Amino acid sequence: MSEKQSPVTVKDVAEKAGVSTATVSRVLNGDLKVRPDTAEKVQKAVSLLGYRMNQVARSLKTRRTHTIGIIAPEFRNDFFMSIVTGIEDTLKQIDFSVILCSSRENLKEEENRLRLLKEKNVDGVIIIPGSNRGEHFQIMEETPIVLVDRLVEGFESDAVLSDNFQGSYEAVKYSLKRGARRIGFIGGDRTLTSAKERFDGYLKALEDFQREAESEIILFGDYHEDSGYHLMKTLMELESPPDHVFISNYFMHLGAARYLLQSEHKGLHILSFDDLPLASFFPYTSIIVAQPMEEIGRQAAELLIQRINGSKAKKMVLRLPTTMRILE
Amino acid sequence: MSEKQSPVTVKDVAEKAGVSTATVSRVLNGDLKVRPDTAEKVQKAVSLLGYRMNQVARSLKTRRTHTIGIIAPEFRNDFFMSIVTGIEDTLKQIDFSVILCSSRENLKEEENRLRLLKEKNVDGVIIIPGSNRGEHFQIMEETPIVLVDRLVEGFESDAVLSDNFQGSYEAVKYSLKRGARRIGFIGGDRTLTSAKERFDGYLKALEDFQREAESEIILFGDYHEDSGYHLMKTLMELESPPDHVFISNYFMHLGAARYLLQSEHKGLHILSFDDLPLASFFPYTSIIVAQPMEEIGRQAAELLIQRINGSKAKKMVLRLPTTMRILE
DNA sequence: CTGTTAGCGCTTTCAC
DNA sequence: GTGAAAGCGCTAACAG
Repeated sequence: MSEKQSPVTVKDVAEKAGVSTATVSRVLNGDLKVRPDTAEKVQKAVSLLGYRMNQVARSLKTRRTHTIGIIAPEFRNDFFMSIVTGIEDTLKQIDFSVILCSSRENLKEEENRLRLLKEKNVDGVIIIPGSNRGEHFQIMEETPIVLVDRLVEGFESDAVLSDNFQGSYEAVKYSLKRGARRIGFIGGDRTLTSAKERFDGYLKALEDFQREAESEIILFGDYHEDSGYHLMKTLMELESPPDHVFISNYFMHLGAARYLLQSEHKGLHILSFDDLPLASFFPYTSIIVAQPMEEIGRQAAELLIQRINGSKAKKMVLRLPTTMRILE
Repeated sequence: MSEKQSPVTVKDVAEKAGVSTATVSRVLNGDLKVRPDTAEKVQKAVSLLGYRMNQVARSLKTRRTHTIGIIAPEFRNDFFMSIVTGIEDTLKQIDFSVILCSSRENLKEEENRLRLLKEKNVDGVIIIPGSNRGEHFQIMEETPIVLVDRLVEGFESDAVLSDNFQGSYEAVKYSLKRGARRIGFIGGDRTLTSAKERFDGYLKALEDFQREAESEIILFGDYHEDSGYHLMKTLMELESPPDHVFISNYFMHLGAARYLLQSEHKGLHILSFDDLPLASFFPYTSIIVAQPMEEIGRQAAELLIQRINGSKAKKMVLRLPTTMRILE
């Protein structure tokens, strides 16, 4: 077809169609007040020349890039990526694209990525915070931000996350009702809001049943696999281990499973957060609290788009309900 | 600080520093031929004003966006995301960012995303093809493309992938040497080059040991979990099931594991591709062929950058070696 | 070494 | 309904 590059511009189209660039632009942007036949002429020229708009030039003028940034602690993580899937799925429908950045759970890195996104003029940002700090989010100035999965201190923001408290509360309550004697707890880093909330739900359920919280069987780590492994080991090596264990997320569950696979643990029951592909196959798993991961992503995307479109409603935190999956 | 937005431009900086915008631009771009003290004046003005370059404007002028596109079949996939991790990791060091798109293993979708990337003027694209077709990659015209993990027909391209043939060949050979009687085969869609190559490696190993390929125990599916489940089931329900089974990728392995967990299969040995977090915990797993996933991503990124920087070397296909992990 | 100037490709008043 | 013209913020000749 074309011999060299494809530097077909509005100008070329305008000439071909015998109109001005202004008119071409109008047609391209679906401006109503263009006579149908002129519009047609333009369309014809467009396809004849194989014209494709240079979005960079457009962005410079309109100050909109139709691009948003996502910052996630890491990519090798089905939980985060399910959220990203929900986001991309929603955004592609309005022709937005997504710049994906990883923060490696590192504050400085998070800030660097934000700065980059700002320079690239993204229209908005969705962040899965890597910590409980959010002061540095301010560098985005007017650019809308939606937080996902976790809240932070030092930055008031729109956010969408699961109802963590309710999720763990119900699971623990259910087990207690079914006759659980002692429910151990394996928690994530309590500075993360989600970890704290899940713990609070656990405590509240115990309280409702007049059970003491036994500090010996309440352990905290960091949401990662190794942490789950070691805490479960600690728990099982106790003189009198609990008959139930609540595990606060998928990766700890995975680590715990790795430990449990090594020996018999008759009568043990695991309750755990996050319904990811393998969770239900891990040994002794009896209840899984499922978060609506893609839905979180979708809602975050929608909220962000509203902000981008100028919504001035006051900041909101959307809590999505979890569902309890019973396996036995 | 600033009262309104932050529309600080080169012009503002130039005024503040008492130089021309050209000089500011030079300083910003590290042009050597600027007198140190002028440079310093500019730097001072920059930080005083909190100036940050508008990359969109810059891109319009330079025709470089410092952004590449990645197209992957899906995001909820540790294998793909490990590759993406490798890519992002390499690219961040030279301040490139990444637009991530999912193709949902759908040709039309893949093409749409490419078109979008083209309009956004990405400097290059890395594609994990969703099929064995590549004609539509041509719409990227001069934009460099690197394929990853799989090759396609209809498009000659740079690519980086594992040595699939060698990987399965060695694993099967090793098992045979160790006394395996009959090795069943669970394969992916053979139109995908990686699936085909893994099968060929298997065949070659059999041949080297003068074993017949028994069609009854050679089954093909589609690289997904369900497929692995069903094919393993078929295999195990045979009158005389094989004592070894080679499984062509992680997700099929996962599905197979789900099936195997349901009953005893004394003396069974699984050889499988892809060393992902859980693979080694699946029942009966004795050999895992590990692909260097992040390394694939890193090399793909480097190759792409070379192309972006104008390398005219002829198209190359990089084959990275796999490693065999023996578990028993 | 530094400034002047002309755009990059698009949108958008403001006239007509 | 359509065109002329002025930039968006930056870089890159080209002079000096």
